[in-house]
Amino acid sequence: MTGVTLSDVAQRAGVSRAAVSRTFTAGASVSAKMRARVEAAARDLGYSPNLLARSLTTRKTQLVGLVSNNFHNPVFLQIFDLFTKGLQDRGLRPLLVNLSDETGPARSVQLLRQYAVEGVILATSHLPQGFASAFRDAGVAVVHAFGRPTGQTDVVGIDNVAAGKMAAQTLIARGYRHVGFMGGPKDASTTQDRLAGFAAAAQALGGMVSHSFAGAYSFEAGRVEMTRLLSGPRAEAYFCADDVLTIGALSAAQAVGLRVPDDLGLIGLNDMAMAAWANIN
Amino acid sequence: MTGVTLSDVAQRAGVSRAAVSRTFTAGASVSAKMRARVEAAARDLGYSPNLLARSLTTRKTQLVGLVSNNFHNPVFLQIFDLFTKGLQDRGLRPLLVNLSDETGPARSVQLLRQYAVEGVILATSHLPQGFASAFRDAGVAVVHAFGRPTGQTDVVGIDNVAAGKMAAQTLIARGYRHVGFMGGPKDASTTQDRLAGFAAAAQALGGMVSHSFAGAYSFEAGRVEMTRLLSGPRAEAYFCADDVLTIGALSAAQAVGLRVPDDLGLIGLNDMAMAAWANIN
DNA sequence: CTTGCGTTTGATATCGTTTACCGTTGAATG
DNA sequence: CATTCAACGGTAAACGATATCAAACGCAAG
Repeated sequence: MTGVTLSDVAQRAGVSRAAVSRTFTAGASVSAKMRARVEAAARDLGYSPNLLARSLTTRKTQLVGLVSNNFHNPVFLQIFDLFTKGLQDRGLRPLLVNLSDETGPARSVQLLRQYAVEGVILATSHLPQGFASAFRDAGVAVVHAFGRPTGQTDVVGIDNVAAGKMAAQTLIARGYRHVGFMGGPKDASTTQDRLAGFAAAAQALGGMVSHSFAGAYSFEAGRVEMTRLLSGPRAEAYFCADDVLTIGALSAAQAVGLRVPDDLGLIGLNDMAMAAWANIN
Repeated sequence: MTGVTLSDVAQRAGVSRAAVSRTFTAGASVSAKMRARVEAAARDLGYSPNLLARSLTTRKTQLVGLVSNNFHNPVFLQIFDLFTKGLQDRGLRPLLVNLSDETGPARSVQLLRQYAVEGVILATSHLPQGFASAFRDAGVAVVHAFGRPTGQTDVVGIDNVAAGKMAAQTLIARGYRHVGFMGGPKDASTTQDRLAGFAAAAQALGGMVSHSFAGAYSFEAGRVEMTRLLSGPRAEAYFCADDVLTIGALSAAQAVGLRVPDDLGLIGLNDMAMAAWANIN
């Protein structure tokens, strides 16, 4: 145990506990002499304030829940990197929750509330029903990464409809006419919106559109779904709604001897680091 | 704010606060009648105990620091997945720390101590000087993932020397005679041990050994280093000390028109999910 | 040498829980 | 029917900190 408390420092410095507390809270009124004295004692004892005890009276824990259910898509490592850095820069601490394992979302909600998190970042492709509202009801700020703006919950992400549009325009401009959409999970808003934008733009430009869905945002799901697609009548090019799906699709194409982009067009989304690796064919 | 406390429940149920506390602590003595009454009140109010307040008296926070400095190697996503699941299964909560950003390790140590974590998992290739001991001194359990067993710190990982040996044996058995080792950061114990095992085994089997180091465990570092190696006199096969390095090396080989394994042998380490993706050449 | 006023300081209540410790209760025993 | 004893429930003191408030302290002005 670290064991050294405010009282220990106060005793050692021969001052009141309040004085010690003040030297460690920014913007409190302490004389220079007092501060020096307390800091010396604190240094001797190796004291640093217990943030959890502090949170009891300040009602600020600096804790933020970082919730995800996708530990198989490498892009999430980049996402964790960025979120954790951003939080740390602001003096916040991410409490990581792996949703894929929890018995149910309800349990996660309860746990995060028990730790009095000040906010929650939901980095999930598909938002469990009632998850966001459960936090809102508890007065906890919620940000849904990659969600669809609803006016209910704050969202950080891209314009998925516009992204779909751009994909369609790009493929049509390259000369493909029959274009397909291969989405992630069907009920994810990202999937739906990207499809909507894609289909609208492709049709407007005179293309033929078909679509299907992979079961998850993962390599394997993309490979399996593209294998299925290639076994029947197929489109000339596909927009895969995520890079890791695209790499899976690429693998399926390679397996049946199709060259990309000559025999089959493929376009992904996310620009994850791996997308720049030149030896993925 | 959630706002509903033990006292609220006690008042509503018309019992003492102690009684409420007891119904929520496993293995405490409460009558069935009392329990029912309290639970009803708690349900009505939507109460669940504040774990941070509890930790004050129990001295158990259930918090564990999960510290990493490598958010660029996809294998770490698998590692996070496994660690978070394992912790959650045991009722522990991971507090994620991105070391790559912190001003210094000292600051991270202080922060984790301030949150009274019960243990720390260091998932770092190279352990910052004094990091582990700082925790030990504070009485915090430390596990160094991928570290070298020293008797000072608990380690979870593989036998790196044996792994190097296996790589050498495999390459020699495939007919390569001049074999090279391409490690990660030179001062990482993983790098050193894998090299030691590799060199010893290769020499024992009559092979010629050369070695060099990539600056980091990342695709780009692997690509750059292998590009350099291939520009001079080269070995017939290389043991790259990590899969993501290997993929980088593969990219370098492809870039100069070498076919693997015919023109150049390559063997990796970690068996990360991506290593099974068939379309990385 | 007062008076007045702004700055520091310390006592004390409080945050939401747990945990001795002790008094009640009620069933079982003789 | 009195006695014993285990099980239960309440009181009050922690846990480690902050916040309010009033007393003490300087110091300049009168």
